[in-house]
Amino acid sequence: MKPVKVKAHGNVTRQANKKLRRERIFNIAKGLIASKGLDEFTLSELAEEAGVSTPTIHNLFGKKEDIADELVAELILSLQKVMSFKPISDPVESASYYVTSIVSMYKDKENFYRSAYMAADKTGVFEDRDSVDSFYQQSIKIAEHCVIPALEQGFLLGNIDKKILTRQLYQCHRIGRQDWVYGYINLDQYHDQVLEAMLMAYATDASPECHQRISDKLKSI
Amino acid sequence: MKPVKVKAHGNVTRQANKKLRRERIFNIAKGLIASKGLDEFTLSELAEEAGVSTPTIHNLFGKKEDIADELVAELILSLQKVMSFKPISDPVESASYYVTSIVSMYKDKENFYRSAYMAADKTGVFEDRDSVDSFYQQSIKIAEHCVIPALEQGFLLGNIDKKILTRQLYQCHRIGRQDWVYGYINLDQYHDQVLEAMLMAYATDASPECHQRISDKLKSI
DNA sequence: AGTCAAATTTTATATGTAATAAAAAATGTA
DNA sequence: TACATTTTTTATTACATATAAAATTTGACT
Repeated sequence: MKPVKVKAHGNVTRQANKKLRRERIFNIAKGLIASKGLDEFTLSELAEEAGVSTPTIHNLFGKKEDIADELVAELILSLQKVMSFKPISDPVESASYYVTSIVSMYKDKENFYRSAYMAADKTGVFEDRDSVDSFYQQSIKIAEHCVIPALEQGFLLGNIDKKILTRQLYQCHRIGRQDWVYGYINLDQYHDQVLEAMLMAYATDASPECHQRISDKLKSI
Repeated sequence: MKPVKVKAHGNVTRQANKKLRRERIFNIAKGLIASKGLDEFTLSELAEEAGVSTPTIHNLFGKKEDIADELVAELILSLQKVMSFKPISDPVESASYYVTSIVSMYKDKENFYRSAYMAADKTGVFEDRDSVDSFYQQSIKIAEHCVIPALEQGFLLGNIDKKILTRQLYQCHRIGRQDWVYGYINLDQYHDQVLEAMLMAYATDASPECHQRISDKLKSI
């Protein structure tokens, strides 16, 4: 006869404590990855920093790759917020608002975002263009939501293909993000670089009035 | 009494043969790195593919990092060619010529360029903005050589700061290159993407006549 | 063609990281 | 305080990088 599976006694409290321990170690991991990069980051160092043994790390997080995957999952979840930004038709306002929002979001949890983007880079989720509903396609759609009202309101002329403009707006973010994630620029520089690039993209097809305002804005950066 | 150091008998032939062996293995390494990435690439696999033992690899190339460093050195050397392109004042011609030249150069030795850029990425030589005579500064200078004659000939109006335009032209290449190096796009797509982005950057400050031609060119891509 | 000194490759070994299994310790409820 | 379960640790395996010392190969010279 098989023994009856008895429910754990203090399982609720145990799970809660486990979650706390896990979170504490996860934060240390984020810091380590952000400062050293994903490759240099070792589980043994994480264990040491956290004051536990290496197998404990495995017990809590699984493989090293699993840590990366968890970062990416958390990142994608967190980016849903940005995805729901309301579109602003004026390019100068739109670009400023967009960049400022993202920068303040990143500033809040720099270690998390930097480590998570590194992890995402490694898996390539963000660059996979083809699969429907990929992050790339979603991002393009958001950029499109910025371009369409600008066209309707006459800030953009429509001489440049909407698709091209849209793609270009997205690329601005990618390159700036990379520079920040890998430590070549800080968040303030990121802000200026991305804003500059976005305004440049808009300027390509801007009405004379709008082009002038973009030009002024660029000088003020 | 110390023994007199005797010169190797067949040292000249030996060195020549060594160079050949080394080159053969180096080419295998380039292929492996290009297809699997620098991290997945292992010295043991390289040894196996080359039909030698792992220590032989160490003997010929040193540490794994040394292989990466050698790739970067060879890359920088090879890029001196591009650095000496003669400037063309017309933006559409200039961008087309520039992109086409680079693509044909890459096509010639895809494995080499892809693996070398991966190695360069890891060291960060290309993103280091500050040091004088860095690759970044050099690239900016080249982009500047494209912008200045375009301004002088009236293709560009001068409403957008030269520095900004220059930086933007450089960024176009970086992002496209990344996408190609890491296998998200092929060289033909790279060609179109970079050309598109360069034309967009020029369009920002283009004269009406030039803007029209850029717009036409963009439609033809 | 055979010899031999130097160069080159290999066998053997060390170190460090990732990962898993089994044993030991800690936990929280009753 | 007892004890069933969870959690951590000790012990171990596997694999990659790297080095030292031994064995082999090489090629000019006699």
